[in-house]
Amino acid sequence: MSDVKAPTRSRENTRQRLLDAAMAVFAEVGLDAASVEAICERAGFTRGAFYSNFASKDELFLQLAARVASDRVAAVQARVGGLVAAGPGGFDEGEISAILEQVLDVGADDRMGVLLMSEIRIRALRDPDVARAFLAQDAEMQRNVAQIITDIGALKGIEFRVDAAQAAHLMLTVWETAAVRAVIRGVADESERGEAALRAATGAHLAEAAHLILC
Amino acid sequence: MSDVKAPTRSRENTRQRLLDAAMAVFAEVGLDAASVEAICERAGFTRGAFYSNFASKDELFLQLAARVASDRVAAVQARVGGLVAAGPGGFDEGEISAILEQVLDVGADDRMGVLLMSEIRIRALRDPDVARAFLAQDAEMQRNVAQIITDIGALKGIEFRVDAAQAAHLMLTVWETAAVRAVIRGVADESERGEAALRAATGAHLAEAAHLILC
DNA sequence: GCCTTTCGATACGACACTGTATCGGATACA
DNA sequence: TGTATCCGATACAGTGTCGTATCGAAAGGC
Repeated sequence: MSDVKAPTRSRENTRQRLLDAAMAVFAEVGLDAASVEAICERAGFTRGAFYSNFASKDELFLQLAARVASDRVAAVQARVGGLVAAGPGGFDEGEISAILEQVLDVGADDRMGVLLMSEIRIRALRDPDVARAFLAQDAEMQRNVAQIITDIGALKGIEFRVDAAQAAHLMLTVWETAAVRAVIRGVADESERGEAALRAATGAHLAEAAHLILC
Repeated sequence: MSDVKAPTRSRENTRQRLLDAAMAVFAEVGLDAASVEAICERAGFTRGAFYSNFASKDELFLQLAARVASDRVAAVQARVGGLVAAGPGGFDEGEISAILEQVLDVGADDRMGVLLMSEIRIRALRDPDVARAFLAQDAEMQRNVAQIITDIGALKGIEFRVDAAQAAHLMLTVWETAAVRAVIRGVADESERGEAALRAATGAHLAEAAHLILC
């Protein structure tokens, strides 16, 4: 089982590989159903490595949730930067929905992201630590999206129907639910429709909602 | 542990008690973490009774999910009937949000309902059977809410911004997410705020969204 | 190049849960 | 009241997982 790759011999490397494996396994079978053994097997280690790096599955999950959250926020922020850099002349009329859609589809394009966020959210319904982390990440996301909306409004001189914060809140709400529904629909007709269709459905729905909320 | 009550000696009674117990335990610790033993203990039975009535925990969950779904739909339909019965003169100006809020807060007032629906939904992300059941229930709910919106519009002669179906979809989306967030917030500041505050927060948010979407 | 330290593998004991097979008592019916 | 049936309790074997304790080997310091 020891892979051909054992070049970098750092502890951090092991940790990250375990986190990656855990992410995959959690998405596949859920947090509770994921045994420590399954995680280690996927990472190419044995349980010895696990307990050498983490005290428990819960601790690993907490760290993983933090990583996922910060990754998502970072991704959105990166896109914000890209938009700002585009400058005042970068937009065409009616592209608002499209831009927001593009910004928000961080995580919508991968089934795993949806599964993982769902796992984090359901954990947040019972664990105070996870709950706080979840809310913090959510607030950060809202702030970023609100910033985008504000920027676009300023650039184009548009006056939206609601303040940016509330609009961002609604957008994120709609987006999140749409992504989940898309995955569920894919599971229902187990034809395993490709990611493309999933993205398209989510995107279309979001565009509609954005238009409705903002314009 | 055998309760004082063993008057009705029907098999169906046992089944229902097991389903009720399962509902509570699922809400508390989640589906995977809920052992058959824990469910039986709460119901006041031993595992013998369980396996005499259900083939497995999964089968029980499927039946429970069906029961919960039909209960929710029935509750909403009952409220629809009440509204229709109220007649054309039953509404005051600006009460649309309040009415929708009232209709939708089926399940929002209890933490257990939110936890249970989350459990069903996360299961729907992996199990085709649950996925189909989930989508069916969701479609039915949408249909009912759309009907309410249509009726109200007709009664008051209001022309909404969007068609009733889409509005219902958005309303349900916002409501669902708001309910989940409210519970998470309650978990985050573990002061265990009462249900009242939770309902209030959810209701206020929903009212805002309803106004935004419809008017 | 030796020695210390670190890190992951292996081995072990314990435990929780599952599903089945059997048993005893209560219920229904005549 | 006697008998057949049903249903839930009890007993049991099997399995998977956990956390720890120990060991061997590779990495890093001097």
